[in-house]
Amino acid sequence: MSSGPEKTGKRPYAARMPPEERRTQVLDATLKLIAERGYEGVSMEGVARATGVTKPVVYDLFGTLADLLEALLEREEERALLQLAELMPTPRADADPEEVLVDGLNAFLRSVEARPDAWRLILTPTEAMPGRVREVVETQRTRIAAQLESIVRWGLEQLTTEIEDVELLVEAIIVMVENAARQHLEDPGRYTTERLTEFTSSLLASVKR
Amino acid sequence: MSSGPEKTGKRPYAARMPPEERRTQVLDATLKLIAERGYEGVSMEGVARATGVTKPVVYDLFGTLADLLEALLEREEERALLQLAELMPTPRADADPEEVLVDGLNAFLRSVEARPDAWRLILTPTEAMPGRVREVVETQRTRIAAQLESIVRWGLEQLTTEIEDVELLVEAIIVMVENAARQHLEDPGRYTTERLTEFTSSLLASVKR
DNA sequence: GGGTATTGCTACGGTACAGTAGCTACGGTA
DNA sequence: TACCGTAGCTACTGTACCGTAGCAATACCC
Repeated sequence: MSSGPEKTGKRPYAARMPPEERRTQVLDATLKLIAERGYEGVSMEGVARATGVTKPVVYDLFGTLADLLEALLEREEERALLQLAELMPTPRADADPEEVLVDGLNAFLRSVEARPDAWRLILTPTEAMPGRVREVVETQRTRIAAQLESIVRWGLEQLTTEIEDVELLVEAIIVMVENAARQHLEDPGRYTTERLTEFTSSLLASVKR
Repeated sequence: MSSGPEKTGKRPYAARMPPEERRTQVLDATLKLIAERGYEGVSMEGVARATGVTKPVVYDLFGTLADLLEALLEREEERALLQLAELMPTPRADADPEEVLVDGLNAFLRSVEARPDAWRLILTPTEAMPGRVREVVETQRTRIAAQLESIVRWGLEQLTTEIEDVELLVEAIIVMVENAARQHLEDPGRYTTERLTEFTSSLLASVKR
């Protein structure tokens, strides 16, 4: 292990590197920090320590903690969504709504599996996030909800159901999906992708049609 | 601008009162603080300020912040659960499982309505809580889950359904119920008790039997 | 090897909070 | 009115963090 905060000895003069490289290094360290200790444990001081440089370096690269987090979130969100798009199947027009949902969940969970730290960042309850980050995440969530809503509407049309309140249904689905992802993150051995999709599948199967 | 500690002049010597009374006063102030600004905004310093006394007073009454929070949680949990028990109907043996769940949710939401601050305390995502408090809440949650599990098992027996994974079902239900409560706390006008129970009712109605 | 832009650092001053020691003022009692 | 126990206070030490000014080391170039 070549990296890690050295104990009490004097900090060795950190290896020089071009700003862009250091930037990604700092972002990596921050992501790891948050994954390990939550948003609470994050500070410019701590980030600098974890990166193996001193504060002014971090301040020079990202003006404030908010900016740093925003940059991190942007990077991870892009990566995560991009990868999710890769895994997400594009449903044919004549597809079974049930199947679409299950496949979607499956793709999502596999994306979570592939980039757990990134998703931990996003799936952390907003109450625990610093104000600025919360906004970004909530905006994104709203956007996803809107997309999901159209799918659900289309799905409901094909069912004989008494559910009228599509808004609540969409929110309920989101909450359940996010919960599944959190469970998987917390204990992947217990909450396997298979188990979670299997459950969802049987849940949907027991809805009247 | 004008909220918070008075700027000018010395703190007036706070009215004397017996420790027990001061204790409840401190707990009240803490509850209000958390309801308004979340767990993040809580400190011994801040609690003392909000109560209108100085730190040593708080330290003398509750040794540490963790102890204070524990005391508060205990008090509020007891009050809340007690009141919930009052509102919760005791189902007859021949009751409809669907009805039992809907009535239960209804009782729960009315309890939340009656003591919003207390429930906000408990329903705040555990990630945002200080470690000690988290444990207490999670323990309680586990206990509730166990109770719910037996009800759900009984309910499933009366349905023709393919759902096998009772554990996941119970957890999903809890998540949805908690989410309903959070929605109601966040925007009671938009997420009324009626709307939420109505939705649940129709959701349950569209499950095969 | 010497010059120099650039990267990284030391060293502050400032705020907020934890936690404690020891003093002061209140107010019930004689 | 003087006493004195108790409730409350001031003032301090220590820690962790923010943010910045100005200095030092390095790597590259000739």
